[in-house]
Order: sequence, then structure tokens, then C-alpha cells
Amino acid sequence: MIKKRPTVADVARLTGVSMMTVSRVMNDMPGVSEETRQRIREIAEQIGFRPSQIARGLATRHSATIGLVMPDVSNPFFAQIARGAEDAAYEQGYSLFLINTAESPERERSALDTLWQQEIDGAILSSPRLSTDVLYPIIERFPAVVLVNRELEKPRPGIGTINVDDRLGAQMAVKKFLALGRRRIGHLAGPDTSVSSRRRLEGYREALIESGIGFDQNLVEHCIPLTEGGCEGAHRLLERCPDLDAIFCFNDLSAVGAMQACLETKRAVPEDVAVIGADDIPLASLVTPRLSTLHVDPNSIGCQAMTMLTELINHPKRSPKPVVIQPELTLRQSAP
Amino acid sequence: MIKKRPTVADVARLTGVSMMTVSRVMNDMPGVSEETRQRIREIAEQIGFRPSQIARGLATRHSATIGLVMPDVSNPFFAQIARGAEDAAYEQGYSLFLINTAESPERERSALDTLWQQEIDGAILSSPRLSTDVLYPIIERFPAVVLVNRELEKPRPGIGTINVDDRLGAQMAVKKFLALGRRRIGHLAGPDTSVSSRRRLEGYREALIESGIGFDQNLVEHCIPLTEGGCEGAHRLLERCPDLDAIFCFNDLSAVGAMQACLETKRAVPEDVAVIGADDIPLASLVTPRLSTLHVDPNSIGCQAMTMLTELINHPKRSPKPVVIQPELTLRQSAP
DNA sequence: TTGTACGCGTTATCAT
DNA sequence: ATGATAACGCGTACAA
Repeated sequence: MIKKRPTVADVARLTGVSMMTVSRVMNDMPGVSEETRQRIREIAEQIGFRPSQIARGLATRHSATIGLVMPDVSNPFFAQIARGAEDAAYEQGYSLFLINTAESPERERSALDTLWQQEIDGAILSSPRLSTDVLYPIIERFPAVVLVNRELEKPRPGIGTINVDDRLGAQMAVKKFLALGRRRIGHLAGPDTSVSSRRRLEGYREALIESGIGFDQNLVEHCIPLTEGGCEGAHRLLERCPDLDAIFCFNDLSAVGAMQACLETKRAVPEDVAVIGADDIPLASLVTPRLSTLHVDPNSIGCQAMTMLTELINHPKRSPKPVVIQPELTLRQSAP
Repeated sequence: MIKKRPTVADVARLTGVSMMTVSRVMNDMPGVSEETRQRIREIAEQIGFRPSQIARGLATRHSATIGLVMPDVSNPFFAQIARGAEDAAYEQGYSLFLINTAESPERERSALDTLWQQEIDGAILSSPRLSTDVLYPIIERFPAVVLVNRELEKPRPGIGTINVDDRLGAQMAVKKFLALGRRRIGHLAGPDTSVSSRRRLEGYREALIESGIGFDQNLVEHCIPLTEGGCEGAHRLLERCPDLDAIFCFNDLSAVGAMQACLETKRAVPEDVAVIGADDIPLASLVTPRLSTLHVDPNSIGCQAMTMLTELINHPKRSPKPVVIQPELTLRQSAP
């Protein structure tokens, strides 16, 4: 009833050659006459033979698969990274395992464990939340890893990094607020497990100290980096500091939430409160008022990460130079 | 230098038992004394042994992997499906291969080919664009398949379907426009390769004929189902039929584009032109004016699809009852 | 140019 | 309760 999957043996038998010759043809290797090559190709096509990647993986010790681990694909920022990465993977002949960690450290561990069992050839870890002590020993076992939005103290062979310069971005945002004459500048930070969030907080802090205004912990509030979380966080912030005249937000989703909170408390954006987000997801230019934000191209990040990873797979000893991406302050209505 | 991956043989040797006993322990099978079980577990943990899923796959003929094929993860609608599917897959112990087809039939073929080589246990195909003649022979070879937004003429064993009732949704939208007193109702359709698009067009057509107004091909324009594509399509539509007073759009992204086009041609939404989209992506409630749309829960679709698939994997002979999801007309500002 | 023998790491089968 | 042996489907090394 259930058709069995054709194997090299089947093709070999039908063509009247050895399995080895079939294998050579399937892998485009030399050493087969053009004639038999053609005949084998025909028969293979005819019976629908495709080499089993599983058997092939067992024999060659590489699976042609790559793991992509991220907090949440349904977040547009990560979705675009995934798209960019998958496109590049496809071009290079790799299949992609997608795993969401839902911000849960246990799930992240379990994700890496699963990938280890799958014997992936490499992994891209986007915004990993695990602590260094537990993360490093795990990823060092992988053949190749690219970390997105996570730094490495010292370069290590087989591990590359791509980071957005969040510190700089935050400084740019704060300086923009200052140029607009704002002095009570709040910050809606992300989860404190997020490296990006910590870096943005740091940049915000530095810029305020440098300006002479100084840093005030009261002006900082953490939130879940989604629209609703941003709205709630901004409400808490505005209640505590009603005289706020600007908010720098962890990402665009939370910034949109913050703008909602302003609306709900009868504050005009940008007249009463200016708002700047981060990431420049498509939503940013579609909301009203349109959101000023720190632009980065996540699709390109995903693509670059995958390119770096395949290089790393092909040259395992290298310690690639860390890539740092400069965000661009894109001004729209919320902080003109 | 490079540590070799521990194998059952290593564990067996260190514990002083046979590989088979180790295998039994790793798979929680009976027939091992509690004492040796504990000892094996300890040693395995100690040397960091994890069974290779590749070798296991070769031996058992199933890979614990599932393929997820969709046009584009960076589209929020599909991203949520992916999230729902991955969550469910994780719970059931499956890993997910993600493949984007970018609306390209060749890439879709190639995706299915890749998955076949990877010996997946099952696949979820979301909005497949391939014609029936080429799609069916391919998916019939897979152990189990769930089609999302694609119908099956007759139920087939091993293949399940989940469809949004697009026809009904379109009818609801048109009827709403009629209730609002609109009579020149346009339709911004998606790619005509899209089954959903064809079904929505059909529902639109039926509702207009039923109402006595009749169907006018001039009022229909196809577009690329993104914000920009919607904007361009709406411009073409409005140029051809300047007296349009309502537009039913293929999806929310194109609807947002259509609203932009209205803005750019000095038409007020909803006063001059009412707009209804489809999918109810998060963006819909965040744009101004807020978008009326046909609500469906893509996360739940992904989750249901995966649940159906695993049932199918466990009971391959079944022909599951087709699932049809009713969209809900969610009224916001663009068509109050 | 073509073929043979073996190994990859695991599970299934059949023994003990 | 435990073990020996043979698959699983392919690639590699070496032989012809």
C-alpha cells in the first residue's frame, strides 16, 4: 500500500550499475561517462529518487541544516530577520530549523539541546537571553554560531557576532530630544534580560549625563516590548512623572503603546510628549502620528548573519570580525 | 582539538553495559533495572550524551521534523501562523523546517523537494500556489500533510485542510457596505494565483449580484498584497472609477495601502470611501483611521494545523474532516 | 571508468 | 533484565 522510498540501490539495480556510480552522479562528481550519467539521471527522475538527507548526513557528518533561534517570529522585527536568513540559507542550499523561545530561558536551553540532537551545521541565535555561563559552553560545541544582538567579550573561533549599535542609537535619540528643547526625557526600557535593552539604557544614561541634565532612575520604566506592554509601562511612567516631555522607547511596538498612553492621558504627541522608538518596523510609518525611530534593516541583518555563518561553516577556524550596524535616526511626526 | 560527539557506544563502554541497554534508557523503554537505569543516566549526563537524531532517523524511519511552507514569514499574518505552529510542534516534540516560497512556484516546488529529501514526518502548506496537477502528486508521497487556505476536492487519507471561509467573509463585507448605503463598491483583489483571493472575489461577486446591483469587472483590480501594492492598486482603481464609495481589500496590508491612496487623492475615509480589509493583523487597530476588517486568529490556525498534522502522523489512514474557520467582521473607523 | 567493503550512530529482532 | 547482530541509506577509501 505505502510506496517505499526509492534508494540508490533501486536506481543502481534498474540501471545495471553499482550504487557507487549512482552516488557519483547524484553528487555531480567526476568519473562517470556522460552516457551512463544520462541514463542514471533518467531512471532516477523516473522513479522519483532523491537521496535521503538523513542517510547522507549520517555518512558525511553534516546535515545541510541550520538552526535559527529567536524570541518570537510573530514580532515583525524578528520575522524580517527570519525572512532574510531563510532567503540566504536557501541560496546556499541549507534548510532552516526555526525555534521560538518565547523569552523563556528554559525554552532557549531546550532549543539549543534540540538543535544539538539534530546535528545542525550551524546556528544563528538572535537576542539570546541565557546567561554567559550557560550559553557559552553550549554554543562552543556547535560547529559554527552567529550571535545577533549579543556581544562576545573576546573573539572566539567559530563564533561570529552582529550587533546593532544600540548605545549610539539611544544617544542619538536623546540628543534629538535635547535639540527639540526637551528636558524631562523618560525611557521605556525592555526586559532587563535583553542585551539590547541594557545597551539602550546605557546610551540613554550616558547622553543625559553628558548633557549635564543627569540620570534619574525615576524616569526609567521597564515594559514587555509589545504594544500593550508599552502602553501599560508608559502609563506607569507618566503617572510617576507627569511632567515628562519626551519618551525614548525600547522598540517601535512599545513606542506605539506609549503614544496610545499619551492619547489616553490627554497628552498630544509630539507637542506635549515627543516619542522615539527603535527598529523602524513597517508599522512605524503607518501609525498616527507617524513614529520617529532608529532605523535598522532586519532583513539585511538576517541575510548577513546567514552569510557570515556559512563562511564560518566553510572555514571553522576563523574568528570573524564582529559586525556592528549603525542605526539611523529616521524622523517622522512623533519627534520631528 | 575538536571533541568528538559522544555516542551510545561511549556511554555503554563507560557504564559497562551494552548499547542496547543504553538505548532503552534513552527512550524510556521498559526492561532495564532501576539501578542500571540510574547509572546510565548519570554517565550520559556527565559526558553530555544526546542521541543523534540523524542516526535515530535512519534507524526508525522518522525524523521528528515537520515542514512549514508559506509565501512569506515577514507577512504578519503568516508570521503568526508560524508562531502558533511552532509552539504546538514544540509541545509535541517536533522540530520545524521553515521555508518561504516568496510567491514563486519554482521555489515552492523546490521547497517540497527539499522537505522530501529531509524525510520530514509531515508538512503544513500554507497558501500553496502550485496548481493541483503538480501539487497533489507531490504531497501524496508525504506521510501527512495539512493544507491551510487550500481546498481538497475530495477528502484523501493523510491530507487535512484548514480554510478560512473567505467567500462568506467577502459577502459580509459587501453587505456591510450596502447597509452603510454604499453602491459603488470596488474590490482590491490579491494575486490571482491565490486561492484565498479567488474565493474572496467570488464572495464579493455573489453578494453584489444577489443585492441586485450586479457585478462590474471594472470595479476589480488586482494588487501585490502589501501596503505599497495596495496603494498602487487603489490608485489605479480610483482613477478608473472616481465615484467609488467603498473598497473591499484582499488583506489588511493592502487595505492600509488603499487608505493611503484615498488620502493622497483627497478622499476621506470612511466619509467618501469606506474600506474593509481582511485578517485583522495587529496593524489594523493601530492605523488611522482604524481599519474595519474580517477577523481571524492566525495563531490559532497555525496551532490547529499542527495539532491536526500530528494526529494525522499518528493515524495515517484517517481522512480528517475539513476545518472551516468563520471570519468575524470587526468594525472600526474605516467602515463603522 | 567502475565496483567492493566498510563505517556513520541508532534501533529492531531475536536470543540468552 | 540484558546482549549480539543485523539493518537503515548513503559516502569514503581503496581496489580493479
